[in-house]
Amino acid sequence: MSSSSAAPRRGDKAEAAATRPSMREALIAAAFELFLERGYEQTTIDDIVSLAGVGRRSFFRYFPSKEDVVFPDHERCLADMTAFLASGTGDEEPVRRVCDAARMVLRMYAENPTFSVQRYRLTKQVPNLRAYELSVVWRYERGLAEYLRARFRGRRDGTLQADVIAAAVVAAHNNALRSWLRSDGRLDAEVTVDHALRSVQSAFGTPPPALVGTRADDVLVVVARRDAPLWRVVREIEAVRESSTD
Amino acid sequence: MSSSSAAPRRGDKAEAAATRPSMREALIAAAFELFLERGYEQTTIDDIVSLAGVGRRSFFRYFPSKEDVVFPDHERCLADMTAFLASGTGDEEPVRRVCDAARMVLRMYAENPTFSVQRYRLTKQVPNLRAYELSVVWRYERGLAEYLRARFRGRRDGTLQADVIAAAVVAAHNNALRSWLRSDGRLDAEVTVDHALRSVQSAFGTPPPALVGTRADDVLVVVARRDAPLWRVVREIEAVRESSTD
DNA sequence: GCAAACGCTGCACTGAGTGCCATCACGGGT
DNA sequence: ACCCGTGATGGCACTCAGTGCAGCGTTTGC
Repeated sequence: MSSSSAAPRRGDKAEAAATRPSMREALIAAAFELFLERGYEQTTIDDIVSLAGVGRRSFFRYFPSKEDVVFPDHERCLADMTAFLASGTGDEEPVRRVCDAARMVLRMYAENPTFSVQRYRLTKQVPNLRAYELSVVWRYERGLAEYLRARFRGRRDGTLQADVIAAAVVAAHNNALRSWLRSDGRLDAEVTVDHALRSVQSAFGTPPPALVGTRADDVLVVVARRDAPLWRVVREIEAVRESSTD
Repeated sequence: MSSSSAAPRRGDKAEAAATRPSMREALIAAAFELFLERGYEQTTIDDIVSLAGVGRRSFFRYFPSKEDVVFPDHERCLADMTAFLASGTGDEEPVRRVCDAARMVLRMYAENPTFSVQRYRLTKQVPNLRAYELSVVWRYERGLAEYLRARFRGRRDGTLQADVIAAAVVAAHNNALRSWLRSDGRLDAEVTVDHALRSVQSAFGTPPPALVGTRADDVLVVVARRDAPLWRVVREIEAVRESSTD
Protein backbone atom coordinates (compact mmCIF):
# COMPACT_ATOMS: atom_id res chain seq x y z
CA MET A 1 0.00 0.00 0.00
CA SER A 2 1.41 3.31 0.97
CA SER A 3 2.61 5.27 -1.95
CA SER A 4 1.03 4.55 -5.24
CA SER A 5 -2.23 2.86 -4.33
CA ALA A 6 -4.40 5.94 -3.85
CA ALA A 7 -5.34 7.60 -7.10
CA PRO A 8 -4.46 11.27 -6.94
CA ARG A 9 -7.75 12.65 -8.21
CA ARG A 10 -8.02 16.22 -7.17
CA GLY A 11 -10.52 19.00 -7.16
CA ASP A 12 -13.35 17.72 -4.97
CA LYS A 13 -13.25 19.36 -1.62
CA ALA A 14 -15.08 16.53 0.13
CA GLU A 15 -12.21 14.21 -0.65
CA ALA A 16 -9.74 16.49 1.01
CA ALA A 17 -9.78 14.41 4.16
CA ALA A 18 -9.31 11.08 2.40
CA THR A 19 -6.96 12.21 -0.35
CA ARG A 20 -5.35 14.96 1.67
CA PRO A 21 -1.78 14.30 0.62
CA SER A 22 -2.46 14.03 -3.09
CA MET A 23 0.61 16.15 -3.62
CA ARG A 24 2.69 13.66 -1.70
CA GLU A 25 1.49 10.87 -3.93
CA ALA A 26 2.19 12.92 -7.02
CA LEU A 27 5.74 13.57 -5.88
CA ILE A 28 6.36 9.91 -5.17
CA ALA A 29 4.96 8.90 -8.54
CA ALA A 30 7.03 11.48 -10.37
CA ALA A 31 10.14 10.56 -8.46
CA PHE A 32 9.89 6.86 -9.20
CA GLU A 33 9.08 7.47 -12.82
CA LEU A 34 12.33 9.38 -13.19
CA PHE A 35 14.37 7.12 -10.94
CA LEU A 36 13.43 4.09 -12.98
CA GLU A 37 13.93 5.86 -16.26
CA ARG A 38 17.29 7.55 -15.76
CA GLY A 39 18.48 6.45 -12.32
CA TYR A 40 18.43 7.92 -8.86
CA GLU A 41 21.56 10.02 -8.96
CA GLN A 42 20.86 11.31 -12.43
CA THR A 43 17.58 12.73 -11.20
CA THR A 44 17.57 16.08 -9.41
CA ILE A 45 14.91 17.47 -7.15
CA ASP A 46 14.15 20.03 -9.82
CA ASP A 47 13.44 17.26 -12.29
CA ILE A 48 10.97 15.70 -9.87
CA VAL A 49 9.10 18.83 -8.96
CA SER A 50 8.86 20.04 -12.52
CA LEU A 51 7.43 16.70 -13.60
CA ALA A 52 4.99 16.75 -10.71
CA GLY A 53 4.17 20.34 -11.53
CA VAL A 54 4.79 21.73 -8.07
CA GLY A 55 7.25 24.09 -6.51
CA ARG A 56 10.66 22.93 -5.47
CA ARG A 57 10.16 24.05 -1.91
CA SER A 58 7.13 21.84 -1.58
CA PHE A 59 9.20 18.73 -2.06
CA PHE A 60 11.06 19.37 1.15
CA ARG A 61 7.82 20.10 2.90
CA TYR A 62 6.79 16.46 2.41
CA PHE A 63 10.17 14.75 2.42
CA PRO A 64 13.04 15.90 4.57
CA SER A 65 15.55 14.57 2.08
CA LYS A 66 15.79 13.10 -1.37
CA GLU A 67 16.18 9.62 0.08
CA ASP A 68 12.94 9.80 2.02
CA VAL A 69 10.83 9.78 -1.10
CA VAL A 70 12.05 6.25 -1.77
CA PHE A 71 10.78 4.99 1.60
CA PRO A 72 7.53 6.86 1.96
CA ASP A 73 5.73 4.34 4.15
CA HIS A 74 8.37 3.31 6.65
CA GLU A 75 7.62 6.06 9.11
CA ARG A 76 4.09 4.84 9.49
CA CYS A 77 5.13 1.19 9.52
CA LEU A 78 7.60 1.84 12.27
CA ALA A 79 4.93 3.54 14.31
CA ASP A 80 2.57 0.61 13.70
CA MET A 81 5.19 -1.87 14.81
CA THR A 82 5.99 0.08 17.95
CA ALA A 83 2.31 0.35 18.76
CA PHE A 84 1.88 -3.37 18.26
CA LEU A 85 4.70 -4.18 20.65
CA ALA A 86 3.36 -1.74 23.22
CA SER A 87 -0.16 -3.12 22.95
CA GLY A 88 0.66 -6.46 24.55
CA THR A 89 -0.40 -7.50 28.01
CA GLY A 90 3.16 -8.39 28.93
CA ASP A 91 2.74 -12.12 29.37
CA GLU A 92 3.29 -13.12 25.75
CA GLU A 93 6.33 -15.15 24.80
CA PRO A 94 8.80 -12.35 23.96
CA VAL A 95 10.57 -13.96 21.02
CA ARG A 96 7.33 -14.94 19.38
CA ARG A 97 6.13 -11.41 19.90
CA VAL A 98 9.04 -9.78 18.08
CA CYS A 99 8.75 -12.33 15.30
CA ASP A 100 5.11 -11.33 14.91
CA ALA A 101 6.21 -7.72 14.78
CA ALA A 102 8.61 -8.60 11.99
CA ARG A 103 5.79 -10.34 10.15
CA MET A 104 3.87 -7.09 10.30
CA VAL A 105 6.67 -5.31 8.51
CA LEU A 106 6.79 -7.98 5.87
CA ARG A 107 3.09 -7.59 5.27
CA MET A 108 3.69 -3.94 4.44
CA TYR A 109 6.16 -4.94 1.76
CA ALA A 110 3.87 -7.65 0.47
CA GLU A 111 0.94 -5.29 0.06
CA ASN A 112 2.71 -3.54 -2.82
CA PRO A 113 4.85 -6.17 -4.51
CA THR A 114 5.69 -4.22 -7.63
CA PHE A 115 6.59 -1.11 -5.69
CA SER A 116 8.70 -3.13 -3.28
CA VAL A 117 10.57 -4.84 -6.08
CA GLN A 118 11.25 -1.58 -7.86
CA ARG A 119 12.58 -0.06 -4.68
CA TYR A 120 14.67 -3.14 -3.99
CA ARG A 121 16.37 -2.91 -7.37
CA LEU A 122 16.96 0.78 -6.79
CA THR A 123 18.46 0.45 -3.33
CA LYS A 124 20.57 -2.49 -4.45
CA GLN A 125 22.59 -0.36 -6.83
CA VAL A 126 22.59 3.08 -5.24
CA PRO A 127 24.99 3.20 -2.27
CA ASN A 128 23.30 6.28 -0.94
CA LEU A 129 19.95 4.55 -0.77
CA ARG A 130 21.46 1.42 0.70
CA ALA A 131 22.90 3.51 3.51
CA TYR A 132 19.55 5.14 4.08
CA GLU A 133 17.80 1.79 4.16
CA LEU A 134 20.27 0.61 6.77
CA SER A 135 19.30 3.47 9.03
CA VAL A 136 15.65 2.56 8.56
CA VAL A 137 16.29 -1.08 9.34
CA TRP A 138 18.31 0.00 12.35
CA ARG A 139 15.29 1.78 13.77
CA TYR A 140 13.18 -1.35 13.41
CA GLU A 141 15.88 -3.34 15.11
CA ARG A 142 16.10 -0.81 17.94
CA GLY A 143 12.35 -1.06 18.37
CA LEU A 144 12.52 -4.82 18.74
CA ALA A 145 15.55 -4.63 21.00
CA GLU A 146 13.96 -2.08 23.30
CA TYR A 147 10.91 -4.28 23.66
CA LEU A 148 13.03 -7.31 24.47
CA ARG A 149 15.19 -5.36 26.88
CA ALA A 150 12.10 -4.39 28.81
CA ARG A 151 10.84 -7.95 28.83
CA PHE A 152 14.25 -9.31 29.86
CA ARG A 153 14.80 -6.80 32.62
CA GLY A 154 16.45 -8.52 35.52
CA ARG A 155 17.51 -11.48 33.47
CA ARG A 156 21.23 -12.18 33.38
CA ASP A 157 22.78 -10.51 30.30
CA GLY A 158 19.32 -9.28 29.47
CA THR A 159 20.34 -6.43 27.19
CA LEU A 160 22.86 -8.60 25.42
CA GLN A 161 20.27 -11.29 24.79
CA ALA A 162 17.79 -8.65 23.66
CA ASP A 163 20.20 -7.08 21.17
CA VAL A 164 21.30 -10.42 19.77
CA ILE A 165 17.79 -11.75 19.34
CA ALA A 166 16.61 -8.52 17.74
CA ALA A 167 19.50 -8.65 15.31
CA ALA A 168 18.82 -12.29 14.50
CA VAL A 169 15.14 -11.64 13.88
CA VAL A 170 15.91 -8.71 11.60
CA ALA A 171 18.53 -10.70 9.73
CA ALA A 172 16.19 -13.62 9.21
CA HIS A 173 13.42 -11.31 8.11
CA ASN A 174 15.68 -9.51 5.66
CA ASN A 175 17.11 -12.72 4.29
CA ALA A 176 13.63 -14.02 3.55
CA LEU A 177 12.41 -10.66 2.31
CA ARG A 178 15.24 -10.43 -0.18
CA SER A 179 14.71 -13.97 -1.36
CA TRP A 180 11.12 -13.10 -2.02
CA LEU A 181 11.93 -9.81 -3.73
CA ARG A 182 14.39 -11.59 -5.99
CA SER A 183 12.08 -14.47 -6.74
CA ASP A 184 9.90 -12.39 -9.06
CA GLY A 185 6.65 -13.76 -7.67
CA ARG A 186 7.68 -17.38 -7.60
CA LEU A 187 7.87 -17.41 -3.81
CA ASP A 188 5.21 -16.65 -1.25
CA ALA A 189 6.32 -13.86 1.04
CA GLU A 190 4.55 -15.04 4.17
CA VAL A 191 5.71 -18.62 3.82
CA THR A 192 9.30 -17.61 3.19
CA VAL A 193 9.48 -15.29 6.16
CA ASP A 194 7.64 -17.74 8.38
CA HIS A 195 10.23 -20.35 7.64
CA ALA A 196 13.11 -18.01 8.38
CA LEU A 197 11.59 -16.68 11.57
CA ARG A 198 10.73 -20.16 12.78
CA SER A 199 14.38 -21.08 12.73
CA VAL A 200 15.21 -18.07 14.85
CA GLN A 201 12.26 -18.71 17.09
CA SER A 202 13.31 -22.29 17.66
CA ALA A 203 16.85 -21.16 18.41
CA PHE A 204 15.92 -18.48 20.92
CA GLY A 205 12.32 -19.13 21.89
CA THR A 206 11.65 -20.09 25.49
CA PRO A 207 8.03 -21.30 25.74
CA PRO A 208 6.10 -23.53 28.13
CA PRO A 209 5.74 -27.26 28.65
CA ALA A 210 7.36 -30.30 30.13
CA LEU A 211 10.47 -32.36 29.71
CA VAL A 212 12.91 -34.46 31.67
CA GLY A 213 16.68 -34.26 31.48
CA THR A 214 19.10 -36.73 33.03
CA ARG A 215 22.83 -37.10 32.98
CA ALA A 216 24.86 -40.28 33.13
CA ASP A 217 28.62 -39.90 33.06
CA ASP A 218 29.60 -38.45 29.68
CA VAL A 219 26.25 -39.09 28.06
CA LEU A 220 23.17 -36.96 28.18
CA VAL A 221 19.75 -38.60 28.02
CA VAL A 222 16.73 -36.48 27.31
CA VAL A 223 13.14 -37.60 27.21
CA ALA A 224 10.63 -35.09 25.97
CA ARG A 225 7.06 -34.98 24.81
CA ARG A 226 7.01 -35.00 21.06
CA ASP A 227 4.97 -31.80 20.95
CA ALA A 228 7.21 -30.03 23.41
CA PRO A 229 8.52 -26.78 22.01
CA LEU A 230 12.02 -27.30 20.82
CA TRP A 231 13.45 -24.54 22.85
CA ARG A 232 12.20 -25.80 26.14
CA VAL A 233 14.12 -28.94 25.40
CA VAL A 234 17.23 -26.95 24.68
CA ARG A 235 16.99 -24.99 27.87
CA GLU A 236 16.70 -28.15 29.89
CA ILE A 237 19.73 -29.59 28.18
CA GLU A 238 21.61 -26.39 28.82
CA ALA A 239 20.68 -26.40 32.47
CA VAL A 240 21.82 -29.98 32.96
CA ARG A 241 25.05 -29.38 31.10
CA GLU A 242 25.96 -26.28 33.03
CA SER A 243 25.14 -27.77 36.40
CA SER A 244 27.55 -30.57 35.66
CA THR A 245 30.31 -29.30 33.38
CA ASP A 246 30.94 -25.97 35.06
CA MET B 1 47.19 2.66 15.52
CA SER B 2 44.89 4.29 13.07
CA SER B 3 44.73 8.02 13.10
CA SER B 4 46.78 9.81 15.65
CA SER B 5 49.43 7.35 16.70
CA ALA B 6 52.04 8.08 14.04
CA ALA B 7 53.92 11.29 14.68
CA PRO B 8 53.74 13.47 11.59
CA ARG B 9 57.39 14.40 11.36
CA ARG B 10 58.08 15.47 7.83
CA GLY B 11 60.95 16.51 5.65
CA ASP B 12 63.17 13.47 5.51
CA LYS B 13 62.79 11.79 2.20
CA ALA B 14 63.68 8.35 3.52
CA GLU B 15 60.60 8.45 5.73
CA ALA B 16 58.38 9.19 2.81
CA ALA B 17 57.36 5.56 2.60
CA ALA B 18 56.55 5.20 6.30
CA THR B 19 55.04 8.60 7.01
CA ARG B 20 53.70 9.18 3.54
CA PRO B 21 50.29 10.54 4.48
CA SER B 22 51.30 13.10 7.05
CA MET B 23 48.73 15.35 5.50
CA ARG B 24 46.05 12.79 6.21
CA GLU B 25 46.99 12.77 9.87
CA ALA B 26 46.98 16.55 9.98
CA LEU B 27 43.49 16.66 8.51
CA ILE B 28 42.19 14.11 11.00
CA ALA B 29 43.70 15.99 13.90
CA ALA B 30 42.31 19.31 12.74
CA ALA B 31 38.90 17.81 12.10
CA PHE B 32 38.58 16.24 15.53
CA GLU B 33 39.83 19.34 17.23
CA LEU B 34 37.02 21.31 15.65
CA PHE B 35 34.39 18.60 15.97
CA LEU B 36 35.00 18.33 19.69
CA GLU B 37 35.14 22.06 20.16
CA ARG B 38 32.09 23.23 18.23
CA GLY B 39 30.37 20.07 17.01
CA TYR B 40 30.34 18.13 13.78
CA GLU B 41 27.64 19.97 11.89
CA GLN B 42 28.90 23.36 12.96
CA THR B 43 32.26 22.58 11.36
CA THR B 44 32.69 23.08 7.63
CA ILE B 45 35.30 21.57 5.39
CA ASP B 46 36.75 25.04 4.96
CA ASP B 47 37.22 25.30 8.72
CA ILE B 48 39.14 22.04 8.74
CA VAL B 49 41.42 22.73 5.82
CA SER B 50 42.25 26.24 6.98
CA LEU B 51 43.17 24.92 10.43
CA ALA B 52 45.26 22.20 8.86
CA GLY B 53 46.78 24.75 6.51
CA VAL B 54 46.05 22.87 3.31
CA GLY B 55 43.89 23.42 0.28
CA ARG B 56 40.24 22.54 0.36
CA ARG B 57 40.58 20.24 -2.61
CA SER B 58 43.14 18.14 -0.76
CA PHE B 59 40.60 17.15 1.86
CA PHE B 60 38.54 15.32 -0.69
CA ARG B 61 41.67 13.76 -2.07
CA TYR B 62 42.11 11.87 1.20
CA PHE B 63 38.51 11.49 2.32
CA PRO B 64 35.69 10.95 -0.11
CA SER B 65 33.25 12.62 2.24
CA LYS B 66 33.11 14.61 5.43
CA GLU B 67 31.96 11.53 7.34
CA ASP B 68 34.98 9.50 6.30
CA VAL B 69 37.35 11.61 8.34
CA VAL B 70 35.61 10.34 11.47
CA PHE B 71 36.30 6.72 10.58
CA PRO B 72 39.79 6.90 9.15
CA ASP B 73 40.89 3.37 10.02
CA HIS B 74 37.90 1.27 9.13
CA GLU B 75 38.87 0.77 5.55
CA ARG B 76 42.09 -0.88 6.59
CA CYS B 77 40.44 -2.81 9.40
CA LEU B 78 37.88 -4.20 7.04
CA ALA B 79 40.61 -5.32 4.70
CA ASP B 80 42.46 -6.93 7.60
CA MET B 81 39.36 -8.79 8.70
CA THR B 82 38.62 -10.01 5.21
CA ALA B 83 42.20 -11.17 4.82
CA PHE B 84 42.02 -12.99 8.13
CA LEU B 85 38.89 -14.85 7.10
CA ALA B 86 40.39 -15.72 3.74
CA SER B 87 43.62 -16.93 5.31
CA GLY B 88 42.10 -19.98 6.95
CA THR B 89 42.60 -23.53 5.77
CA GLY B 90 38.88 -24.13 5.63
CA ASP B 91 38.60 -26.70 8.35
CA GLU B 92 38.20 -24.31 11.29
CA GLU B 93 34.96 -24.20 13.19
CA PRO B 94 33.12 -21.47 11.26
CA VAL B 95 31.35 -19.75 14.14
CA ARG B 96 34.49 -19.59 16.20
CA ARG B 97 36.26 -18.17 13.19
CA VAL B 98 33.88 -15.26 12.72
CA CYS B 99 33.96 -14.59 16.44
CA ASP B 100 37.74 -14.33 16.20
CA ALA B 101 37.32 -11.94 13.29
CA ALA B 102 35.05 -9.80 15.46
CA ARG B 103 37.68 -9.85 18.18
CA MET B 104 40.14 -8.43 15.67
CA VAL B 105 37.87 -5.48 15.07
CA LEU B 106 37.53 -4.89 18.76
CA ARG B 107 41.27 -4.84 19.15
CA MET B 108 41.41 -1.97 16.68
CA TYR B 109 39.05 0.04 18.85
CA ALA B 110 40.95 -0.92 21.98
CA GLU B 111 44.27 0.24 20.60
CA ASN B 112 43.12 3.86 20.72
CA PRO B 113 40.73 4.11 23.65
CA THR B 114 40.55 7.88 23.87
CA PHE B 115 40.04 8.26 20.16
CA SER B 116 37.38 5.56 20.17
CA VAL B 117 35.50 7.15 23.04
CA GLN B 118 35.59 10.57 21.41
CA ARG B 119 34.25 9.13 18.21
CA TYR B 120 31.59 7.20 20.08
CA ARG B 121 30.29 10.34 21.76
CA LEU B 122 30.30 12.09 18.42
CA THR B 123 28.44 9.42 16.51
CA LYS B 124 25.94 9.00 19.31
CA GLN B 125 24.60 12.50 18.88
CA VAL B 126 25.04 13.21 15.17
CA PRO B 127 22.44 11.33 13.11
CA ASN B 128 24.51 11.73 10.01
CA LEU B 129 27.46 9.97 11.58
CA ARG B 130 25.29 7.28 13.08
CA ALA B 131 23.99 6.50 9.61
CA TYR B 132 27.49 6.37 8.26
CA GLU B 133 28.60 4.07 11.04
CA LEU B 134 25.74 1.75 10.22
CA SER B 135 26.99 1.41 6.68
CA VAL B 136 30.46 0.61 8.01
CA VAL B 137 29.11 -2.00 10.38
CA TRP B 138 27.05 -3.40 7.56
CA ARG B 139 30.19 -4.04 5.54
CA TYR B 140 31.74 -5.93 8.43
CA GLU B 141 28.57 -7.96 8.77
CA ARG B 142 28.56 -8.72 5.06
CA GLY B 143 32.15 -9.88 5.30
CA LEU B 144 31.29 -12.30 8.06
CA ALA B 145 28.15 -13.46 6.31
CA GLU B 146 29.94 -14.09 3.03
CA TYR B 147 32.52 -16.19 4.82
CA LEU B 148 29.83 -18.21 6.56
CA ARG B 149 27.84 -18.62 3.38
CA ALA B 150 30.86 -20.13 1.73
CA ARG B 151 31.45 -22.45 4.66
CA PHE B 152 27.78 -23.43 4.81
CA ARG B 153 27.44 -24.08 1.11
CA GLY B 154 25.24 -27.07 0.56
CA ARG B 155 23.85 -26.98 4.05
CA ARG B 156 20.09 -26.67 4.32
CA ASP B 157 19.17 -22.96 4.76
CA GLY B 158 22.87 -22.21 4.60
CA THR B 159 22.58 -18.57 3.60
CA LEU B 160 19.88 -17.98 6.16
CA GLN B 161 22.00 -19.48 8.91
CA ALA B 162 24.98 -17.49 7.72
CA ASP B 163 23.14 -14.18 7.74
CA VAL B 164 21.58 -14.80 11.13
CA ILE B 165 24.83 -15.85 12.76
CA ALA B 166 26.71 -12.93 11.26
CA ALA B 167 24.07 -10.54 12.56
CA ALA B 168 24.17 -12.13 16.00
CA VAL B 169 27.95 -11.91 16.18
CA VAL B 170 27.92 -8.27 15.15
CA ALA B 171 25.15 -7.46 17.61
CA ALA B 172 26.99 -9.14 20.46
CA HIS B 173 30.21 -7.42 19.51
CA ASN B 174 28.55 -4.02 19.35
CA ASN B 175 26.71 -4.54 22.61
CA ALA B 176 29.95 -5.31 24.37
CA LEU B 177 31.85 -2.60 22.56
CA ARG B 178 29.36 0.04 23.59
CA SER B 179 29.36 -1.16 27.17
CA TRP B 180 33.10 -0.78 27.18
CA LEU B 181 33.04 2.65 25.51
CA ARG B 182 30.51 3.87 28.05
CA SER B 183 32.36 2.37 31.00
CA ASP B 184 35.06 5.04 30.91
CA GLY B 185 37.87 2.57 31.47
CA ARG B 186 36.21 0.58 34.23
CA LEU B 187 35.67 -2.41 31.97
CA ASP B 188 38.18 -4.50 30.07
CA ALA B 189 37.37 -4.53 26.39
CA GLU B 190 38.61 -8.02 25.61
CA VAL B 191 36.87 -9.61 28.56
CA THR B 192 33.59 -7.88 27.83
CA VAL B 193 33.55 -8.88 24.20
CA ASP B 194 34.70 -12.40 24.98
CA HIS B 195 31.77 -12.86 27.27
CA ALA B 196 29.30 -11.58 24.71
CA LEU B 197 30.72 -13.63 21.88
CA ARG B 198 30.83 -16.77 23.97
CA SER B 199 27.09 -16.62 24.43
CA VAL B 200 26.62 -16.42 20.68
CA GLN B 201 29.17 -19.12 20.11
CA SER B 202 27.44 -21.50 22.47
CA ALA B 203 24.09 -20.78 20.86
CA PHE B 204 25.20 -21.34 17.27
CA GLY B 205 28.41 -23.32 17.44
CA THR B 206 28.19 -26.51 15.47
CA PRO B 207 31.49 -28.28 15.93
CA PRO B 208 32.23 -31.94 15.79
CA PRO B 209 30.59 -34.80 17.58
CA ALA B 210 27.87 -37.38 17.51
CA LEU B 211 24.32 -37.84 18.63
CA VAL B 212 21.42 -40.24 18.22
CA GLY B 213 17.77 -39.38 17.98
CA THR B 214 14.90 -41.88 18.21
CA ARG B 215 11.16 -41.55 18.24
CA ALA B 216 8.66 -43.72 20.10
CA ASP B 217 5.03 -42.81 19.69
CA ASP B 218 4.49 -39.42 21.27
CA VAL B 219 7.78 -39.36 23.09
CA LEU B 220 11.15 -38.27 21.81
CA VAL B 221 14.30 -39.87 23.20
CA VAL B 222 17.62 -38.20 22.59
CA VAL B 223 21.00 -39.53 23.59
CA ALA B 224 23.93 -37.20 23.11
CA ARG B 225 27.52 -36.92 24.18
CA ARG B 226 27.74 -34.53 27.06
CA ASP B 227 30.25 -32.32 25.20
CA ALA B 228 28.19 -32.22 22.06
CA PRO B 229 27.53 -28.67 20.91
CA LEU B 230 24.06 -27.70 21.84
CA TRP B 231 23.06 -26.67 18.43
CA ARG B 232 23.97 -29.95 16.89
CA VAL B 233 21.59 -31.59 19.30
CA VAL B 234 18.84 -29.21 18.38
CA ARG B 235 19.27 -29.87 14.70
CA GLU B 236 18.98 -33.58 15.24
CA ILE B 237 15.84 -33.15 17.26
CA GLU B 238 14.42 -30.91 14.58
CA ALA B 239 15.19 -33.44 11.90
CA VAL B 240 13.48 -36.25 13.76
CA ARG B 241 10.45 -34.15 14.56
CA GLU B 242 9.96 -32.99 11.01
CA SER B 243 10.40 -36.42 9.52
CA SER B 244 7.62 -37.70 11.76
CA THR B 245 5.19 -34.90 12.41
CA ASP B 246 5.04 -33.53 8.89
C1' DG C 1 -17.05 40.02 5.26
C1' DC C 2 -12.83 39.96 7.80
C1' DA C 3 -8.86 38.15 9.90
C1' DA C 4 -5.98 34.54 11.30
C1' DA C 5 -4.07 30.32 9.64
C1' DC C 6 -2.42 27.33 6.47
C1' DG C 7 -0.49 25.55 2.10
C1' DC C 8 2.18 26.66 -1.79
C1' DT C 9 5.70 29.20 -4.32
C1' DG C 10 9.95 31.71 -5.49
C1' DC C 11 14.36 33.48 -4.07
C1' DA C 12 18.59 33.73 -2.12
C1' DC C 13 21.98 31.48 0.57
C1' DT C 14 25.09 27.82 2.72
C1' DG C 15 27.85 23.92 2.28
C1' DA C 16 29.21 19.28 0.35
C1' DG C 17 31.24 17.25 -3.44
C1' DT C 18 33.35 17.27 -8.45
C1' DG C 19 35.92 18.38 -12.73
C1' DC C 20 39.46 20.86 -14.63
C1' DC C 21 43.66 23.04 -15.02
C1' DA C 22 47.82 25.47 -13.29
C1' DT C 23 51.60 24.90 -10.27
C1' DC C 24 55.33 22.91 -7.84
C1' DA C 25 58.50 19.37 -6.10
C1' DC C 26 60.93 15.49 -7.15
C1' DG C 27 63.55 11.92 -9.56
C1' DG C 28 65.49 10.12 -13.74
C1' DG C 29 67.72 10.59 -17.96
C1' DT C 30 70.89 13.03 -21.10
C1' DA D 1 73.76 21.32 -15.09
C1' DC D 2 69.55 21.03 -17.67
C1' DC D 3 65.21 19.07 -19.20
C1' DC D 4 61.13 16.45 -18.65
C1' DG D 5 57.62 13.19 -16.90
C1' DT D 6 55.07 12.12 -12.91
C1' DG D 7 52.56 12.85 -8.97
C1' DA D 8 51.00 15.64 -5.25
C1' DT D 9 48.85 20.00 -4.33
C1' DG D 10 46.11 24.28 -4.77
C1' DG D 11 42.68 27.22 -6.79
C1' DC D 12 38.46 28.02 -9.39
C1' DA D 13 34.07 27.35 -10.97
C1' DC D 14 30.20 24.53 -11.03
C1' DT D 15 26.19 21.33 -9.59
C1' DC D 16 23.01 20.10 -6.38
C1' DA D 17 20.85 19.11 -1.73
C1' DG D 18 18.85 21.43 1.87
C1' DT D 19 17.24 25.85 4.62
C1' DG D 20 15.34 30.41 5.95
C1' DC D 21 12.44 33.91 4.62
C1' DA D 22 9.00 36.47 2.60
C1' DG D 23 5.04 36.85 -0.39
C1' DC D 24 0.51 35.22 -1.77
C1' DG D 25 -3.62 32.76 -2.51
C1' DT D 26 -7.14 29.88 -0.36
C1' DT D 27 -9.51 28.09 3.35
C1' DT D 28 -11.59 28.42 7.86
C1' DG D 29 -13.57 30.35 11.93
C1' DC D 30 -15.90 34.26 13.98
